[in-house]
Amino acid sequence: MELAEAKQKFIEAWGKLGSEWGINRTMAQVHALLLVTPEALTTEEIMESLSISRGNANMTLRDLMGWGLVEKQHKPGERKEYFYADKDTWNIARQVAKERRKRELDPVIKILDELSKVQGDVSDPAYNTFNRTVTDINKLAKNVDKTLDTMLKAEESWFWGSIVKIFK
Amino acid sequence: MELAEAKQKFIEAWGKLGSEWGINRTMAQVHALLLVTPEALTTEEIMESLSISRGNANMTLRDLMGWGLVEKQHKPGERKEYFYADKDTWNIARQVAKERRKRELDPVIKILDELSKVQGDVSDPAYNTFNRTVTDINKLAKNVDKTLDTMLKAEESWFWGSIVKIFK
DNA sequence: TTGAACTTTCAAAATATATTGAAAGTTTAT
DNA sequence: ATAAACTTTCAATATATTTTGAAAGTTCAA
Repeated sequence: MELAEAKQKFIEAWGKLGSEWGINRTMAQVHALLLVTPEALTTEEIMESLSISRGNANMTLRDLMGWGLVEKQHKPGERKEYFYADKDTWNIARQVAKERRKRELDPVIKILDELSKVQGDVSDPAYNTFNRTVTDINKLAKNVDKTLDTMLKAEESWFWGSIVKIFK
Repeated sequence: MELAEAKQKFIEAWGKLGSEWGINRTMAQVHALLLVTPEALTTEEIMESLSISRGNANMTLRDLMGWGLVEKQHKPGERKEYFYADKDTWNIARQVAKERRKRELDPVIKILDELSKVQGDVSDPAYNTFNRTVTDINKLAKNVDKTLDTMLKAEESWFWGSIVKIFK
C-alpha cells in the first residue's frame, strides 16, 4: 500500500469512528490529517487536502483547539497561521476524556444528584424502581468520574502498568 | 419534585447523554422509560408515554433488544408483547461496552493492523510520522480492547474493588 | 491611510438522520 | 377458512446537523 493511500484510509477510519462517538466527522478527519503530518499546515492546505470549504476548515480548527488537540503556530516573518496536532497518543486520550467529562458527564451527575433526592412513597413500586435505578446510575457515574479524575493526573507508564497488573 | 416530573427529567437527561455519545435519542429515551418502570410495558404504552409513532417504537425496541438491553415478555393468555429492561447498572454498562467494542473498536483495530504494516522510506519524515502515529494508536486501541475483554468477564464487586484499590 | 493578505462569520443550501403512518404481514382463536 | 389482534415494513416526510462561500472583519507593511 502506498503511503498516500494509507493516509487516506487512516483519515477515513478516524472520521468514521469519530462520528460513531458523537464527534463531527470532519473534525475527526482534520485531526487525523494533522496527526499523520510531520509539519504544521495552513488552513489553505487543509482545505485542499480534505476538499472542504474555508468556513468549515476555520470552524473545525477552532473546535479542535477548544478540545486542546491542535494548536496554532506562527512562523517568523509570515502572516499565515499554521496548525499543528500533538501526536502523543496518551495526551490525546487524556484530553478527550477530560473534555467529555466536563461537557457531558459532569452535567449528568448534577441532574442525577437532584433526582436522587426525590422523595416518595416507599410502598410504591414505581417510586422504588425509579429511586433504585437513579441512585445506582449515579453511583456508577461517580465512580467513572473519580476514575477519570485520577487517570487524568496519572503518568502514562504508571497507568498502564497498574491496569496490566489488575487485568491479568 | 413530583415522581412524574422526575421521571420526565431522567428520560430527557438520558436521551441527551445518549445522543452526545452516538446513540439515537429516542432509543435512549425508551431505555430510560423502561429503566424507571417496574413492570414490562407494551408498544402501545411506550408510544403513548413518549409520544412517538408505532413504527418508531417498534424499530427502537428491536434495536434495544439487539443491544441486549431490553427483552420481550409474554403474559400468559395475552397476544400483546411486553418489553422489559434489565435494571442492573453493571449489566447495562457491560452490555454497552461489549456491543460498542464489537461494532466499532474491533473494526478500527483491524484497519490499524493493516496500516501498521505499510512500509516506507525510513528517512522520510512523512512516513515516520504516519508510522509512529498509527502504531501508537494501534497499541492504545489494543490495550483498551484487552482491558474491556477482562472487564466483560469480571464480576462487579471484584472490578470496583480492584479499581478503588488502584485509584486511591 | 490604504490595500493586500489573511481570518472569521453566518444565512442559505446541502446532506444526513430520525420519524411517521398506513399498508402489508403474521399469528391465533374459533 | 376467516377475521380480529397484533407486529413489521418502508417510502415519504420531517428534523437536525453539517457545509458552503461570499461578505465582513482584522492585521500589518508601506
